[in-house]
Amino acid sequence: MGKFYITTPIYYVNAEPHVGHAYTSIAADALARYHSLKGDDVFFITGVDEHGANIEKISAEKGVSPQQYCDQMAPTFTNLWKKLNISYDIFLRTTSELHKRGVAKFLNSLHESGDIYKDKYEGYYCRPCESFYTEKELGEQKVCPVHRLPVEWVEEENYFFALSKYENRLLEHIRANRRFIQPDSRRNEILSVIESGLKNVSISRASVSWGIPLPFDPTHNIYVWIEALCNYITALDFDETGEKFRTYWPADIHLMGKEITRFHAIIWPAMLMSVNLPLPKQVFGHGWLTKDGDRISKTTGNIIDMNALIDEFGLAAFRYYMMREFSFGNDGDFRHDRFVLRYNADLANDLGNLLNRTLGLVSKHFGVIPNPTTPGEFDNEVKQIARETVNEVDSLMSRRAFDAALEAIWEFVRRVNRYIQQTQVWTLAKSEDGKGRMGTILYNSMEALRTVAVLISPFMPDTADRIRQQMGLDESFNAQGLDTVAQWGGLPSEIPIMKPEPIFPRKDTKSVQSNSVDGAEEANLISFNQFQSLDMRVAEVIAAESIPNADRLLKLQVDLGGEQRQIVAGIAENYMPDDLIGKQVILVANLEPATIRGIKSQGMLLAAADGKGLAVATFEKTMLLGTRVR
RNA sequence: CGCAGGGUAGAGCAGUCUGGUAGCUCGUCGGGCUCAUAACCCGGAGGACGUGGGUUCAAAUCCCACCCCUGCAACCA
Repeated sequence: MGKFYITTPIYYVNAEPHVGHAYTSIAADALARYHSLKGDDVFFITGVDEHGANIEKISAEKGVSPQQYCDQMAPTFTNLWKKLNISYDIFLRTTSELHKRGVAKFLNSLHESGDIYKDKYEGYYCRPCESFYTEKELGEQKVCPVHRLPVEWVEEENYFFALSKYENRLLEHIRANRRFIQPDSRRNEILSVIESGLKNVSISRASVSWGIPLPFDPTHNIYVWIEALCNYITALDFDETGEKFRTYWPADIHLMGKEITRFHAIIWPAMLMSVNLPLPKQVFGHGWLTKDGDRISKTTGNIIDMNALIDEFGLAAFRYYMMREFSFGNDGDFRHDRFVLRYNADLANDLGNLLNRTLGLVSKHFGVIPNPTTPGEFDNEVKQIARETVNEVDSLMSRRAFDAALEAIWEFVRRVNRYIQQTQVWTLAKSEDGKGRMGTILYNSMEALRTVAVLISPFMPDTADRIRQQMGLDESFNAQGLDTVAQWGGLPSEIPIMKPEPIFPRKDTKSVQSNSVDGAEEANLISFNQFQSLDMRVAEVIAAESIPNADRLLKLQVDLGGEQRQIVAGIAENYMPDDLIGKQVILVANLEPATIRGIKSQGMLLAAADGKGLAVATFEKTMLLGTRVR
């Protein structure tokens, strides 16, 4: 029994939460609940990151103040956590006084440690982007890659943190503590990043106004990442002598998506070293989810509709799928058909049906939880596997192998189904002798189910609760910890059970459709006039060449019948230049010209790309060049 | 030589750190049971663990080289 301090990242409020955020938070919640079950004093924090140039920009676009914008966004997160039943203790907003106070205290300590210095920061700067670019990114024309506007050479005084000073200490710490960075693939990556040399990092921005001022120089705001990392201690009301801080720090685990492991495994520990605070025990960067093999993206409509899934299958099914299907450290592919499969096979058939068949027999022959009067074959095996499962789950949870932990629990569920089969319980009611044995087998099955309910409660708290209720147990059984199932026989007898009802009704596979891209394509009708505003023409490709250092681009010369155009097309992965020469294509002729990779493009040719490849639209027979297409 | 991840049964994945008869789910084929949600249970078929080389008594696992996929970034009007 100890304490367990667990964190998710504070999520950036530049957009509403999506399934990736949910994934991290569900995992954190399962781990937090598991440690509660073990009897640990758990402290679980999450929150939102609200400062920075990006937020300033987005709020300006929406015509509201940054604070108003953040006030609108924060509830979209808390509402989702409520829907997902996330049992956090503190939801920290970086605009809160609690956070600002802690940040000021921490930054002052950092300053006093002597690792902060002022220096000139210089580079090419794009004002609309509010960021610096390297010469390589700007290309030959020295324009911003996003806005295509000229950049300016800016020199800015900034404060820096002497990160490079901690290279060796970080390496030593990571090498000496195998579990400090997990999974191993991330650990190796971080090691190689540090080995290749660390640069000192800028920790302030004079040009960004939406932020927290540096306590020792209020003319600068703290760079948002530096300030955000502090949330892990500011949420504890940071003060080295404060009670919460002394109780819970260092964190037992910082959970996050793999893209931000570097900040947590390098910069954050170095800052803590600088002020002589203990380091978090573990930084875990989990994998990303894709959907149907493709990146999850709002613009392509390839999103996972959590609300629809939860409405149809229930929260338990959603949380179960997320934790069972993917190996936590690796990337995973979210597939709707797999979701339905998991639901039916694991939840409905294995667990739901086991509960239902067991309680059905109890209800028919006893009405109350029977007494285990008559031991027999297979009983001890079931008991032993129950005990082993509890131990195995514990070891797997400590490795954050959620999928394997659930698999271990389900192995036990299947074992109990087999137990019922092997003992042929339903045939025993015929004699008085048999009835004693029957009661014992059913008692054991129910005790097994109670064990399962406790073990799955971190993942599916509501399901554990429903199992308990159907078994006739009162709420005092909710609070029971892991130790009560490590010992067999904690289930009381003679308690009336409830009417058995399927907790996971089977879903018909055929009626369940993959809700993929189709949904995003409806609506958005345009008028005929809008369509007519497109000037599309028959054109012939008369020359084509590839563009150096551009994998996807071809430079084409096309003939519109009397007029020649140069266009750049992103089709190089599917067409060799020579394939196109002589082909008639459809050219959008009145598109505004653009410069791509330094080459002028005066139009665009029509093509379609599906998952497998790309094809340029052409004509069924040869047409007069320059003819309008409609 | 841009960065990262991956290639293990028909499908989806674990196992690789710590070398020792290749594992899970689904599907498929055959059988059993009839308490239960057309559920459950038993058995079978199906694998050069991407390729080649090396280390070792022993390699999916360690080392080297290569091939192929997938993201991200640079360009996708």
